[in-house]
Amino acid sequence: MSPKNRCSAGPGTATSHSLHWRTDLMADAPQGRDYRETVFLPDLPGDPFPLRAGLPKKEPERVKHWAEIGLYHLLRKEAADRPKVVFHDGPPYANGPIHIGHAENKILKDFVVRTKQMAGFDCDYVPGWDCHGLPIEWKVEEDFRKQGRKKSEVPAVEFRRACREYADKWIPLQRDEFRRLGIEADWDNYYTTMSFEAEAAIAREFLRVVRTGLVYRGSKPVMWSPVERTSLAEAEVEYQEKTSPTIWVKFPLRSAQADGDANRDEIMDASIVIWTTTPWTIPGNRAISFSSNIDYGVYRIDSIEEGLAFDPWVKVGDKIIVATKLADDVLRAAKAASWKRVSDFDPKNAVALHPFRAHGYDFEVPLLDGDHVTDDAGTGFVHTAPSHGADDFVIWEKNFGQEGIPFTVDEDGRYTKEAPMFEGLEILQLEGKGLGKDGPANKAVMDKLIEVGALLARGQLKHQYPHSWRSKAPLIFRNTPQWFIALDKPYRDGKTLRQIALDEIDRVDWGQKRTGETKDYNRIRGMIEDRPDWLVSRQRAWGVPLPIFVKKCDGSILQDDEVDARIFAAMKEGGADVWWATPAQDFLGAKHKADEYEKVEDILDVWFDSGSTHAFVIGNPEAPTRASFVNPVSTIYLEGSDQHRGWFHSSLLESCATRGKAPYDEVITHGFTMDEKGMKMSKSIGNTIEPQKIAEQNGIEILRLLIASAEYGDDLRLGKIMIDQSGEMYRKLRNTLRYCLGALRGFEDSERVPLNHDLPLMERWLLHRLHEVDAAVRKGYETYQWRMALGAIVEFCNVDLSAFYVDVRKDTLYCDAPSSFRRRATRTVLHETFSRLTAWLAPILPFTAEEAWLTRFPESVSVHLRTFPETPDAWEDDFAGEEVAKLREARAVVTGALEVARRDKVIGAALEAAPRVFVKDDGLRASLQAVDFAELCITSGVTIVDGDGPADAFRLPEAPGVAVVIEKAPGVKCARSWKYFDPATADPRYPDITSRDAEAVAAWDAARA
RNA sequence: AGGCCCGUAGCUCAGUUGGUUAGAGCACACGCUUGAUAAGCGUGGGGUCGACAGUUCAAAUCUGUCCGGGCCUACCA
Repeated sequence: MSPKNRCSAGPGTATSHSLHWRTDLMADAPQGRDYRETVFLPDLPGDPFPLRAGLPKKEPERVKHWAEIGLYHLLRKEAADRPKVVFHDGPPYANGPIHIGHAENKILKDFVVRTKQMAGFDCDYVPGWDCHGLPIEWKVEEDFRKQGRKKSEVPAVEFRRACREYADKWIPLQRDEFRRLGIEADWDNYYTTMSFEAEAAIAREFLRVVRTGLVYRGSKPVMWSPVERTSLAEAEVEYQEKTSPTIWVKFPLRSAQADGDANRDEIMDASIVIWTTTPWTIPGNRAISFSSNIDYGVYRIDSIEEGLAFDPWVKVGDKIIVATKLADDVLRAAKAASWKRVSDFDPKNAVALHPFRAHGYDFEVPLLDGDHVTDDAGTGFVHTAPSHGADDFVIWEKNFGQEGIPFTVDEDGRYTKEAPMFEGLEILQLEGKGLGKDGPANKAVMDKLIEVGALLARGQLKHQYPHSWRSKAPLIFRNTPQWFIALDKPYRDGKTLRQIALDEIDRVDWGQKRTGETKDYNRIRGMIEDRPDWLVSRQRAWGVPLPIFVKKCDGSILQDDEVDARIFAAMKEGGADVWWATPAQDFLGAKHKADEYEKVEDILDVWFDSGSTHAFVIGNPEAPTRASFVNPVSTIYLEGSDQHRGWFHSSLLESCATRGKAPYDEVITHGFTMDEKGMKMSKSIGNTIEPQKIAEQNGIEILRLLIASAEYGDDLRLGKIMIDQSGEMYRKLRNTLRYCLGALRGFEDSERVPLNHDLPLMERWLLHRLHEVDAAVRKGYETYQWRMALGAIVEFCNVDLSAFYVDVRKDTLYCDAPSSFRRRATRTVLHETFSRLTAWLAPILPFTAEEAWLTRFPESVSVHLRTFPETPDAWEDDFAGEEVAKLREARAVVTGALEVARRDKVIGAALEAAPRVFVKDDGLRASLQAVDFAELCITSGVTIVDGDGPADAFRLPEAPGVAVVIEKAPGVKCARSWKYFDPATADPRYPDITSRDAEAVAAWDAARA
């Protein structure tokens, strides 16, 4: 269909006025005829587009209507042959009702999809949901607990089924909420990460990564609860006060930089002192961290405190090495009475020995330079047990990789054989009354340290310590085997995953290309540059397994296409559950023996799930999942800026690992929603605003408009003031559409005039403005700067249309005869204006644009099936632009003068005046004389005079050379147009109106004769 | 605590490569109109450009520090 040619279909016609006489008005004007009914006022019969929109009630009806006509499918059909743009939905988590952040996210996405579609692309939108992961696992666990069943007692498959049901319950609810926001998408064919197809695809994606050789088994200390025998995620940890022992431990120096130094002898028999609150980690010690920003010294103990209740562990003559700033504290804790600093100490390249070196700990303890070391507390040296701390692990891995990190503690929190002398001892008590209290490990280690003479001092400390938020039991860091994807291993054309990802970051437009905004580009780049290897295994229940078999003899991962194909096929048929429900041998087939392999039962990091959505939702360009995804000109992702760490990040790594390229070409990010003061919204503070509330109270269009007018890349402030303000902007836009609808009543093709330079200057200028605004709107939409597009539209409506063009042309619209060229020209350009306004606004205000469009063209299907109307370059008219700019400046002087006259009670309405306008400049004077300047000023007349004007004339600094003196308009007031005119010029048949009005009334009367 | 980012009128935003008295719309006040009328038009008040210091003949614009806010990490041996 071609909407452009449908103007004959407008509602009503110019001759459909009712013919009743307004007797009340006649009483006021007994001498003359009441011409009111001959005036073409813009009200529409029945007021089908009232200013009070009733959005909260009408929007849901419209949503229903769009669903009924299958708008989504009509859009696809309409755009089938167009170039494709793929917008890929980042899946929200299928848990709980949607909040305002979801609303902002989905509305911004809707802007992208709708503007692309209307810009002439086919932009499909398949919404999705993220279903696996902890939050659902917790909820379900809680539900089971309420039934008196522990998670460990529920079979994995049953537990997973409950998780699936939980997610399934929320998806339709969230979907309806999204629909209510006016989001146009394929709501009947959404994707989920838990569909069997998705689970199979995710598993296959992981197997693809395995084939690159990037997957390896390593280890990492994780938060571990010995009491619950499980690892915990960061979010499951809470910090509570705990009293811990503190110990100062001596590590004898083996060698130091000071070799050959004058102080060598002073240094070489000294010990480095560390301080820790976890004595049990001493067997795991493998290094000591220092900071090159801290000053260290060697201290010799010269005397010891006397009269102590116990024998101190230090002896006169002992030499210890600590940070200069902390030396006094340490020595006092050690009960030394006097001491002497005998040397400086440079820890660089120094090596110490483990205090238990004679008892199975015969290795060197290197000193490592680390940023995490401070001299606020302790000794300035940090005991480093890579199995038992995040910093410890990081610094060790940085220096030595994963080599040499011991597994000193098992899953019950007992020492393993890698902790000689202590094997079997528990860190925490695992049963009985002392559950969760310190086990024998701490004491055993301290006793042994005393025995070997390595303990310098000890004490107790109350501090914040991590606890399980469920059991409230203390946690430990424990090194556990995990699966990783290597970032720095060359695998594709000699490049590493990190390198490929960085190259792809440069290729993708994060805004640095379209707007020059580099913040998102910098942010993702920084993250990929810095991040460690991707830890992809989780010891959890609700997710997709790492579907791999490890050869027991050499630890390699089985790589067999047939096995992989069986796994994929089985999962596609029965979901990821089959991994647990099917005997290993069924997957391994005849070629491999199950007892030779370890079946990995960890599940994949849920970020791997969502990082794989591109693979099963939009697919490869060569194997897309839908026709609308074939060979897109661009693939777009849009999410909140937190997804630099999340979905953007994991999708990039996953896709670069499996396909060598990012899954997207353009990325758009948005900030977070804040309260009116710019503070974070939180339920506990009670400053949240629900999108459902806005929909009920104001209408979702108000929120959509607010989002479109905001700098969405930054945080979005939301409060009553902003919402009210958006409501005002909405009314202005709506009223503009409403006025156009009224002014265009009965407009038909036959009334159109050619759009060329024969038009009056005002119309030439309006077309010129449409051309300018069109460019701004297109550019704004192309670069996702909704604000720029909307700003251009709003300014056009306010400044150009409402305050100028329409105000001036009201006289023409109301009073000219329908056949008048000027009136026809006005209506023709207003028609073009309406056509563009409805199209430009449709992506932002889909409900209102639709309502306006269908009001004018009731048998049209939907405004959303349109594209942005072409705006011919021939409309660009610099002459008209410049002329009108000049005229408006001069007009401003007249308006100013009128205001003064009004204040002085000389006039009321502008039509009572006929200003004298003194213009010095010949060119400007000619411009004023070339048009009906009185018409522009909405006065009954105007006299344009050469000269400076009298001294007391009104002037404006912005318009030098223009001076205005207001004079009352002579003559009588036209009973129809209210203009003052010379009665001698009147048509004798209509003596009380101007000749122009007489012509119009004559035509009116003739039509009714 | 670290990384990245934000901070221009009551609100949402413009402010080009540093260059005269910092702009717009909305809101507010006042006036006009009563033929866009729970509308329309006009006029006006309102900002030490988060603070301080520096570079410069000149800074909202460049640099540094601080304050407030956000996202992401980390939270301590």
